[in-house]
Amino acid sequence: MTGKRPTLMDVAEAAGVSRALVSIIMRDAPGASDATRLKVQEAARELGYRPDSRARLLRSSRTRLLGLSFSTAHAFHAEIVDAAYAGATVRGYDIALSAVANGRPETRAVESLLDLGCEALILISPSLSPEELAGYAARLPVISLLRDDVGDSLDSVSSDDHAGIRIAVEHLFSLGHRRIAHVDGGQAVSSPQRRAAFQSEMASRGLDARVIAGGPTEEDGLRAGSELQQDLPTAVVAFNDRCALGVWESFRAAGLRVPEDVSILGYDDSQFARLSYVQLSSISQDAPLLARAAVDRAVDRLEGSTSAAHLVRTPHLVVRGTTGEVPG
Amino acid sequence: MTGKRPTLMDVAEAAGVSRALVSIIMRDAPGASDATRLKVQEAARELGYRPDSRARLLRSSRTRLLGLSFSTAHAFHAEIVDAAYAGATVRGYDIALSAVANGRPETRAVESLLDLGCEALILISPSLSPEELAGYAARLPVISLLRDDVGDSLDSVSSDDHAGIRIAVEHLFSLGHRRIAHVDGGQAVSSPQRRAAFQSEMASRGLDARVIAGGPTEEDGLRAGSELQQDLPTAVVAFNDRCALGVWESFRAAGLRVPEDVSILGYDDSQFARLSYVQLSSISQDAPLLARAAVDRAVDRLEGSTSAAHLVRTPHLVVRGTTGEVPG
DNA sequence: ATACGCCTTTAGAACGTTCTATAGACTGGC
DNA sequence: GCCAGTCTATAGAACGTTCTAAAGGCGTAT
Repeated sequence: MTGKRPTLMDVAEAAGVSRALVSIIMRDAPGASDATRLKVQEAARELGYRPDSRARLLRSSRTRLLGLSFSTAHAFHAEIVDAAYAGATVRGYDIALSAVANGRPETRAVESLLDLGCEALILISPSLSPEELAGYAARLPVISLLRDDVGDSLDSVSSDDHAGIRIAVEHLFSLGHRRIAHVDGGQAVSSPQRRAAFQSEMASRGLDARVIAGGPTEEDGLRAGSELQQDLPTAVVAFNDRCALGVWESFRAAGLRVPEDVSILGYDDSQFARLSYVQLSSISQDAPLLARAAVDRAVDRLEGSTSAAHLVRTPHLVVRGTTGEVPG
Repeated sequence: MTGKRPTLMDVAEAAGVSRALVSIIMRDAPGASDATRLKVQEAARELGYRPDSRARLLRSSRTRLLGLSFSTAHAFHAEIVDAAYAGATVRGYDIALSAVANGRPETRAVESLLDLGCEALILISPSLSPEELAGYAARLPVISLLRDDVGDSLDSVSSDDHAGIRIAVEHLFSLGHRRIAHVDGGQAVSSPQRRAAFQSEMASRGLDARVIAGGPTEEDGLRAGSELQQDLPTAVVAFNDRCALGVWESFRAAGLRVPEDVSILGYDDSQFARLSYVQLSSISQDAPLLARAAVDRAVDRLEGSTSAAHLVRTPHLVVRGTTGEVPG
């Protein structure tokens, strides 16, 4: 089945030069005359030669491979993967993917990336402890994406959760809302930060900060929604879009209109939020842009910049149809 | 920063044995005593040794790596990735992922998997031509997942679209529906098959097969939904769940009740369909099970079984809340 | 002429594994 | 005691590339 591939040696013999020279030419490295360059390239094309990346990688420690771990459980990670590929291509790197899946913990995903010879790691919302992360960071540059409390030994590219919540509260406040509730993310990454930010922002306006236990999924939002109805606020800030959709659905089932009776604000500005019949107002972290920044950061670390840094971007508000003036 | 990783040699020195012996032990190959096995394993753990897959790969053609290409645009591919990981682990293989993303065509994804040294390829709904696929299949086992018209040189593991549509029509027919419409998948893979199956199944019952142009997304369903309302059928078979949700939303906006006024049946039994407040009746392809089968097929091909085969599974019906008796 | 420098080319040693062949140390049968 | 057989361990050659050091050719300054 698998007729063995031609090697450098084969090309060298065909062109009547040495192995090393072919290597130089295949890499477009300086040190060969234009005449032989042409001759060798012709021979390589003739034989259908493709360099063996395994051997190439083995010899030169450079693999030009960036490891990216994502989770199959979070749909918006796909957008990040997308953006990361684009960013890496621009900088001349390739991306190796590894998923955190059911029965496949993050450590496993990371080990797998390490095995493939990645030069740097980008982890989306890593759930590892700062110590574990530091352990990896001692071996190679590690970028934490969308989580910033990861210690000083690794880079992070994240979104300012406090600012995001502030923008959310400001928006609702300016629409006249005073009774605003927050459905938090439960155990999810970033949930404590957003919850604390909500409490602080509400307090600074002299308002009561009502927090309902929620979670990252529609089901969590649904549960929180029915709890909210026992004492309906005029506006809800949800942990994320999926949670917001759950809350909304719960309200809808009870005959409540959004935003006439109650406003709902999501977080993430995910694909769901943008659906024409959803039109959920949301806080956008601009994940693709963050992904790009993470890739850039990884490459910068590899190509010189020595110290870890924490890059924080400010999210912005996307007003759609689910937030409006306070009722009454 | 990057203290170079420990090598086989380092472990050998630490344990006071030869390189070759460590190699044997790391591979769990026969030829070492239990005592040294323990000693070496301890030393390896101590040093945090992990075999360098590049070197391993270079030397032995075996990489025990299965390449899986998926698309960031299809949320349910994540479920497949999940199941594939699980299946591969059981068979003692690892999975290398490569995404088809924006600006990253399938050929690129495949080349990347090849470069990583995968021994076999599993492609989810490949959009490559049978000729291109055959080209790859000449070099290594290639399994097409969820698409079966790929020629005889590669394996396929797919779901019987005709049977799925038949089951859908049967279900609605048995509920008394006669005016059934199909919203197709437009340019999406499998759309022609399902459309044709619908037409044939309706014809065999002497019914008029009304087909509306649709697509794979909610937006497509939404458009199709408003078109359907000009002459409302009693039931709709959508190309997939997302499309079905769009149709549903369109009906809901018009004040139509589901399933009292009109039944809706999805396809894929995706996560969306299972949401507690959605409860969409759907045809399940059991994608995770198919993924498992694809992995098994890939491994079988690698470990002996020589000829390509086309495995077709019959989907099944999952009745939830959106299909009911014909109105009136 | 000799020395120096540049450009092109090459031989040969890496890289970290696995594989083949073989050596040594036991066992047990005679 | 000696040979065959088995088990454990090792040395050294691969694998296909890149890298280092140096060789050879040739022109120019000394």
